[in-house]
Amino acid sequence: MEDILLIDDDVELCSMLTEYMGRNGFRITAVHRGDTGLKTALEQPFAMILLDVMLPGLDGFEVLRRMRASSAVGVLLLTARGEDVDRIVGLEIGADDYLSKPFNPRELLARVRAILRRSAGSQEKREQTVLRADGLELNLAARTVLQNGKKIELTDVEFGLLEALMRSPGKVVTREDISENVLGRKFHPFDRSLDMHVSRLRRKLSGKDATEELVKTIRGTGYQLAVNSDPPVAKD
Amino acid sequence: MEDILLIDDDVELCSMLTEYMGRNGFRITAVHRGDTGLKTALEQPFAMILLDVMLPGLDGFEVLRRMRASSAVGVLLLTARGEDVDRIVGLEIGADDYLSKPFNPRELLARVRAILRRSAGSQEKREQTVLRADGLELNLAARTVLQNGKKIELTDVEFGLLEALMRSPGKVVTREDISENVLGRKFHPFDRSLDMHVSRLRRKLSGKDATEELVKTIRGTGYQLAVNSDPPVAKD
DNA sequence: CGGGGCTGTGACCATTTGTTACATTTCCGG
DNA sequence: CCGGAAATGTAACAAATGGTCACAGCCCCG
Repeated sequence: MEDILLIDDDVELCSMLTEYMGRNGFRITAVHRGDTGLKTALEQPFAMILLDVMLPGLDGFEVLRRMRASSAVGVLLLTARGEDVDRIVGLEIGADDYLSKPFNPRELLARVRAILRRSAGSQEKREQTVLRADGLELNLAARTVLQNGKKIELTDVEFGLLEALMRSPGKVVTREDISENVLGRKFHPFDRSLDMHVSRLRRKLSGKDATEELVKTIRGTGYQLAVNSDPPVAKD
Repeated sequence: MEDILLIDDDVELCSMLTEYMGRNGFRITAVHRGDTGLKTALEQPFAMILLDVMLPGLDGFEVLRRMRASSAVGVLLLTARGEDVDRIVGLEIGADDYLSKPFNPRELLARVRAILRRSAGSQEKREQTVLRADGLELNLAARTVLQNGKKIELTDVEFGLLEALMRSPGKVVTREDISENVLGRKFHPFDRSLDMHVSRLRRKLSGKDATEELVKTIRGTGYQLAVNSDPPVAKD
């Protein structure tokens, strides 16, 4: 049984989640203020923390930021609907994932499990749940992709390909690596399927103005995600 | 011992922090203007950067924004007291954390360590991504080349060739080295393809006034990027 | 069984890269 | 100075590589 700290001022929601998560093997400790939440988090150990952004006492960002000064515990941020900025800032200061309210409890459960699975090893070296680069945001737990805040539908291979590229943004990934990690087979020089997947991925990513190719070809070697700059400022 | 760049116009504060951080295992390089700070940050690698928002020359946001165009180094923003807007804007454009002045040095230390800890986890990245020499700017992460601010289209081999030359500007790079690093094969004395690539690269670089050849031939040895300008920056 | 989406293959084309041939430059010994 | 050999520059062509279209096989779901 794992302990989870829930910091949210919505008492209804808290009791609902306590009940639901309880039935699924988690013990919830609920706190309704930012300041007391931070205190609780620092005083006793939790497997992870669910943190609302809008909070009395101290807002969620502050709580997360102060917590991060001394702890690497997994944090899932609960944001108000459509708060793109919140999401970005949250991830920037070290949240592992986020979920927009209102959400489906089943989805929360899945995300929580994903984060715990990823942090299962050592706390220090836990893997990222969300990869961000350029205007792209790739959520490994939810297996979703956002480009400038807009959702993009990718097939499994395309997702894996993009993941491989985003794991080392701005660096060349060889065809061999991609073939082995994404397609699960040795690369054969006459295999054109990789090219096809890249082609399809590019088409889905280019949606907007085709100013500059995001996925660059390094002839004779492989591909590279071009990291241009400018973190996405998605608004809407 | 980790190197940290401090960009702040408050000389008092700088010397205080240099001393304090020094005692805690960090070497501080202090710069007091936004523009020179940006330049320094782009020229030499730092483990992270402490950046004041109110700065002469170029304000902190602008420095951060331009820095992010070519580097993923950790940045902690120092903001005036109670500037909520600053903090959000800063995080949005890619700061890793912020601290309101006046602050407790101990708190700064804790935050610096937290950022370093976080960036240590996510691979070794954070290395130099932009090479500059003469009027050339070669961005390895974006895989783009600018000559005097104007974009130039290079093929992959040309790009690699230019990269090899720019990695040691003003020094001779042997044909052997180029062949192995760029073409990925041992150099054979009758292989003329290198000459061809140099020829093509020169044509693309000479665009305007062919006053002086940028890529010089060192007969019997190799090639060399002529260095005419861009002396290392004096820090202030 | 039929439809739809995903993946892989072959064909065709554009671009990049390598090769060959010849021009030009540099070096060096008469 | 001169001639010639060696090294380099470059035009023209050939080969390799990758992008993409069209289609075929597959799998899942009804």
